[in-house]
Amino acid sequence: MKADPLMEIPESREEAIALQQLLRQRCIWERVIDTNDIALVAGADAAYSESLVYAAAVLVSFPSMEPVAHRVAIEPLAFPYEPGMLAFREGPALLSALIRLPMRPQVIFFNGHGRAHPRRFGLAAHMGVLLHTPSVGIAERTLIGRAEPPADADGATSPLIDGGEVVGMAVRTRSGSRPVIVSQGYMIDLAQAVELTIASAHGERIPLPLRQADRLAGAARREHGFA
DNA sequence: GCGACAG
DNA sequence: ATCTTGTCGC
Repeated sequence: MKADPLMEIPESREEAIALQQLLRQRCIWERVIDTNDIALVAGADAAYSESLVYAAAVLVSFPSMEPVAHRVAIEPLAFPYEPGMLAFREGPALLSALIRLPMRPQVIFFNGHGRAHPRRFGLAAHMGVLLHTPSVGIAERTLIGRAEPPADADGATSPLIDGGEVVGMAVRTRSGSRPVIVSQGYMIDLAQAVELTIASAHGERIPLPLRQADRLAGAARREHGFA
C-alpha cells in the first residue's frame, strides 16, 4: 500500500473537471479567520524548465512582512498547461514546498485565480481546500469575467463580474501600476482577500511573499535547469 | 462557428 | 510560464 497522495493527477480533461467539481464541494467562501489573528502569511509560485517545475513557498510575518522561512520543491511536469487546469500542473510541487515550511501560515497567496475561474475553482481555491488553509488568488490577467479599470489611486478597486456574479476584484495596489486581479481562494471572503492583499503589498504591486516566491522559483530554475 | 484563454 | 534588445519613464 502507498500513502494517500495530497493531490492526484488526472489522466484526462474529463477526469480533471470531475475532480475539480468534487473538491469544489468542500470549498467555502466565508471568512473563517479574523484578520487580528493572522501572524504568518505565505506565498507560493512556480517556474518551469522543459521537464521540471520549480515551486517556492515563502513564509513571512504579518503585518510586518519580515522573512521567516522558505522552501523549494522540484518535481517533473506531469500535466500540460490548459487554461482552467493550472492546479494540476503546478499544484503537486506547490504543495510539496508548502508542507515543508516549518510553521503553518494562517493565509496563503497563490499566483493565479481562486473563485475567478470558469468552474469557480481555480488554483488558489484548489490548494486551499487540500491544505485546509485560507487562501487568496492573485493574477496578472483575467481568465473569465470583466472589470472596469479601478481609479488610478492606491487601493482603488473595481469588481470582476462573470455571469452576473462578483467573482473577484481588480485592485490597484499601487497608483500608477496595472491592477492585479484578486479572488477568494478558500475560507475567506472577497473583502478580506482584498484587505490582506493590500496589507501584504507594502506599497508594491504584488504581495511580498508572492514576489519572494517568484524570485526564489526563478533562481532555483537557473541553478538546476542549466548552469 | 468564432474568439478567449491564470501560469 | 519561457524565449529575448533595446528603450521610455520616474
